[in-house]
Amino acid sequence: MKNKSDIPDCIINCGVEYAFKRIGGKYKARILWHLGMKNVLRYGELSRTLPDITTKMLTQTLRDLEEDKLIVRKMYHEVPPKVEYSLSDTGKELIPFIEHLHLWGKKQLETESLVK
Amino acid sequence: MKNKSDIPDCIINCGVEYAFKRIGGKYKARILWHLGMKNVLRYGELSRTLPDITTKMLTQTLRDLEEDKLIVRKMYHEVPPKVEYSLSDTGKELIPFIEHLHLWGKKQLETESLVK
DNA sequence: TATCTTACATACCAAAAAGTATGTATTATT
DNA sequence: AATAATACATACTTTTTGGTATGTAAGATA
Repeated sequence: MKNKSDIPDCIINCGVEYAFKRIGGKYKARILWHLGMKNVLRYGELSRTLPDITTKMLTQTLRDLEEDKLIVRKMYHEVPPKVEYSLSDTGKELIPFIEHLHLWGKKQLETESLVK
Repeated sequence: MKNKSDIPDCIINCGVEYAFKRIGGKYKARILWHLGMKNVLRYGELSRTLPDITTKMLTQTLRDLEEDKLIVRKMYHEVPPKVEYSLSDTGKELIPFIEHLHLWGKKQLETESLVK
């Protein structure tokens, strides 16, 4: 997107689509949520927190989130490598709403369990 | 999912993932948002509201949302067929949060436009 | 009779997202 | 010398999601 005129009307009129482009996918919102819970997490900690993620996807998703300015990556020049991830200010804006989603999701799970 | 014990710990502890399974994908949240705006929409109206969607995906997405009890489908026994879609009570619970997402997305678009 | 309307079905294809397996760099530790 | 630690890279494969093209039913309309 070079400028606003390149943006189709439905994007201008539908921030939902755009927002989902930024935080959609299997892992992004979960990573943001965990960073919201813990403030700072290292690569290995994230890996252990999301046991179903592969290193390929963890790396790729963190890179996407960093490029989208939702998280900040801080590298310490050490061996072995030490890298910390935390939410950016923009990323923090999403937390109340990911929290809401989390609560809704949990409630739905409980409802499903009761019904079944 | 037969019962709660079948649910992996990370699901219990991460409603975000579950919620995204329910409303993730290219079209679901947008359909919910438009139904939130208009209350009731017919198949053709939804198709025109989301010009980039194919009939295959519109049908499939509406079916998924109905099976997940986020929307309600009302069929009038007429020819040509007339079918109306609206939000269920559960679906309505998501609207404040999709609205929030929409506003955040629009703001991000504006920010991007100004930066560029 | 031919065409239109609406809401789909469906088989096959394409693109995107995610996964697998193997590998690297460099200091620290055993 | 061998192994460990951490955070990745990368080529190829598989899975998932979405798209294309063609088609249907039945009453209404021209």
